[in-house]
Amino acid sequence: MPEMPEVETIRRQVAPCVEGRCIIDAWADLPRITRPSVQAFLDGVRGRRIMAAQRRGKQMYFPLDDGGVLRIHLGMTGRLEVEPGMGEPPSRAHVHGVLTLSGGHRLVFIDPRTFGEIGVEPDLTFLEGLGPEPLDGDFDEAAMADRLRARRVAIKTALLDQRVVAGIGNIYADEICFLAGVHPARVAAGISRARLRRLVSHMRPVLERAVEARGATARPTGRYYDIFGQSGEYPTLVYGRAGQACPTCCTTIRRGVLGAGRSARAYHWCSRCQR
DNA sequence: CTTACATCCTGATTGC
DNA sequence: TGCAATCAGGATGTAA
Repeated sequence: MPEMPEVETIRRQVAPCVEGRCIIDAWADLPRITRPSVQAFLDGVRGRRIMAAQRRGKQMYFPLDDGGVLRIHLGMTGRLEVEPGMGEPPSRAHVHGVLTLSGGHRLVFIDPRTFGEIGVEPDLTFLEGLGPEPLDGDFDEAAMADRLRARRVAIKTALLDQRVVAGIGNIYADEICFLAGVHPARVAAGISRARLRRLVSHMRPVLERAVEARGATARPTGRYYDIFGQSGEYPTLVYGRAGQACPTCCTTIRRGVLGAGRSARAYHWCSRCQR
């Protein structure tokens, strides 16, 4: 699923195709994922110029020339494609948004599971409430350790909370816990400051390397592809590797579950390296 | 305020 | 092999 490195990869790929372009026409079909409504979205983007392609956490957004902001969240299975063509009706399955751009291309939003969102925002207030960005130059590791220590939930649950830290999802949460030697189900507040500092120190390197690898396409759910249809090449150490040998100690990697019922979330860990 | 959990959805996977 | 049941999970809404 698209997490920060995957979203950043797509942002970089899409940027040169959309920056400076005018949105000649727009199309969307699914009210549930179109913000604030299909009609308001179409009215908000038609005729506007895209000034830039930006990202915050897993949110991709495009400031427009009238102060509005085109916002796209890929959810679990969302993808973007840029293709030549104007005007033809979107015939492929799972297309839920099309922006026809000046220059003869169009931006296509595809989302089979429809957990993503496409919309227009009046300003950038939708970004309020997101936690710090690990790749920011002023990312404060000590402060992040304290934020985590304030949570009485599993450390992995805290890492997935976008209000605590922005951009981390299931894959990189498992990877960061593994590199830090921390069991993903341990209560964050019960972990020593030193160990949390160590965990936080892995955030930036993991995410940086993942961006360099153009993201990760990993099982069990990994169905991520960039705008060219290519997989990410980030080599996960534990995520999706249950039953395989731990790269450090050869113990069999296991799979566990956080939470109950339908809100359960899987985690992958080495029972020897992570306590 | 914090935590817990169901909900949205459909392709992939598992189970019989 | 084939079909049906189950799984997967980002963000949010509601409840305790």
